[in-house]
Amino acid sequence: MPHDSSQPGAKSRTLHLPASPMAGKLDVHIAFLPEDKAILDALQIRKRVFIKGSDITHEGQSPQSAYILRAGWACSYKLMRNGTRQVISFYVPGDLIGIRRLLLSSADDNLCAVTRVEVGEINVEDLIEAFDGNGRLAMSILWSTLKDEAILVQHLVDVGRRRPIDRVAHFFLELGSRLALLGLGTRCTYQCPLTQSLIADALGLTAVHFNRVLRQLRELKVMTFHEGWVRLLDCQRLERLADFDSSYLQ
Amino acid sequence: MPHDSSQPGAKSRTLHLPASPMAGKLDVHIAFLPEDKAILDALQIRKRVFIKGSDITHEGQSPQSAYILRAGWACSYKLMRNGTRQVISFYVPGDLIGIRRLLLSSADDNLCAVTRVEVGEINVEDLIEAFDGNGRLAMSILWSTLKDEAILVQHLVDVGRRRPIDRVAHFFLELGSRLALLGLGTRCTYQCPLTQSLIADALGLTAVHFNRVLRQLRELKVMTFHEGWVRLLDCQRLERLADFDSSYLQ
DNA sequence: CGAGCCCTTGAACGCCGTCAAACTCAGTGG
DNA sequence: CCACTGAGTTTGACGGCGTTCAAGGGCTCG
Repeated sequence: MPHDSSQPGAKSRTLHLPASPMAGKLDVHIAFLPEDKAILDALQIRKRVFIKGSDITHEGQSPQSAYILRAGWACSYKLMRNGTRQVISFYVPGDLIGIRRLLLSSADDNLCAVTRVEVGEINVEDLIEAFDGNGRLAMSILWSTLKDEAILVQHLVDVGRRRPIDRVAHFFLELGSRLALLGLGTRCTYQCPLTQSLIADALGLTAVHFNRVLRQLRELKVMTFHEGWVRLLDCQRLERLADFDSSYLQ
Repeated sequence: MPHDSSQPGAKSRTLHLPASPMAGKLDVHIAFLPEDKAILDALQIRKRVFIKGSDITHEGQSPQSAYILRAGWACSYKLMRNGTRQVISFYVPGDLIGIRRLLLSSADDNLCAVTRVEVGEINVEDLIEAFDGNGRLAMSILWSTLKDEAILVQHLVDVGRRRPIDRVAHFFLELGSRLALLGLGTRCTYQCPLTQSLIADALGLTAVHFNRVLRQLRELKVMTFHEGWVRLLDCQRLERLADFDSSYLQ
């Protein structure tokens, strides 16, 4: 991304994290004016850290905030009364999380840190205030939300209408593309700290069956997932299986 | 910008449809200033009508527009290569549709008129322009988008982790709540023009099995769906089945 | 009246969930 | 140093549920 360096204090409480991944993502679609970047950084009040496995909630001193994920992986999920779990989304660095909970205040899904996680906290009132003078910022946030929605749509299609093997293929292709866009690995080889049962709960499968599907894919020699490493050996065949087209990821 | 103006209006291109359902929905969350309402109405350039079964696309004179559904039902869906179909969302009057396609320009899902449909067309560039001076409008659109996302999340949970019978129960409860909010029927009795196979394609079931589930529900005397009428006979039991909580619909 | 769509029901197969057991590995504490 | 624990992964056996295939019903519309 062209523009950056440690922008000299736009507002008094700017955190000055070098190269905000979020700003980078927004850049892809809408060319930010320098002052928009400053605003976006200014919104990040303070850094918070969550340990692996902990819930990311809006408790403590900041009942009203969203987060930008700066490092680590997170996910949102819903617990069902019968004890099962549906994972809604996985989040990787640069993702904006918690906006829905925040503005709708009717969230029944939970946020959870999959690994140790660092986030930048954003205060709602600041965000709304910033919206008012800055249609471009509003547009960027809207755009980011719509992109999340596009991923959600693909996720729904996955769970609703793809065979388990195609579903798994699609999942790992999407993840690879997302990570590659961030420079965290390549489309075909990347680290993935998610457990099999977590992914299974995202894909509407049991952990047992997900494991069997992984074995199929391994035996077909198209991909492996072992000890936190994903290796897509035959991307073309995978993409044919999954009917995958990365354009929705930009 | 070719603005159609078969309509006289306060501002040159204001449509002045009495009581825009969309404005009504937005009202629920954010108190509009009078001028915001005017802006929202001004955005609706012209009315378009689509016949039952036709695709709602961005062709012809307006490659760049979203729609507000004013009358009738619509849906978005994705066709799979193997010939199956996943319905993503059903839309009822008041819903804002086509925003994702518009801003992301990478949509691989289609919009379709389930019944005869009347829409108000919104030009993107006008929308973006309106955003700039008006954070409140931007906030409203964002909020509307997030509410759609919340419905999508519930849909995902439905398909991923509920038994077919609970899934169907949840679907009809949600639909009833949405329609009741609009004054189109009550939560427990309403008209529904969707076909069984369309709903089945939304819920990740085959039409055959969906029909069997309907029979189960009928035999349990909790609900019926016949000749376009939905009757929820035992709402409490249905809500227990589906683990339904309408708070995400507002 | 025939064509086509939608709904309904039956029969049979097979996929995928459930249950169960065993293995690895990391962490903990005796 | 080793036993113990618990989480994660892997594999097998089995049964039920939902798909597929098929046929027949009612309905509207040309």
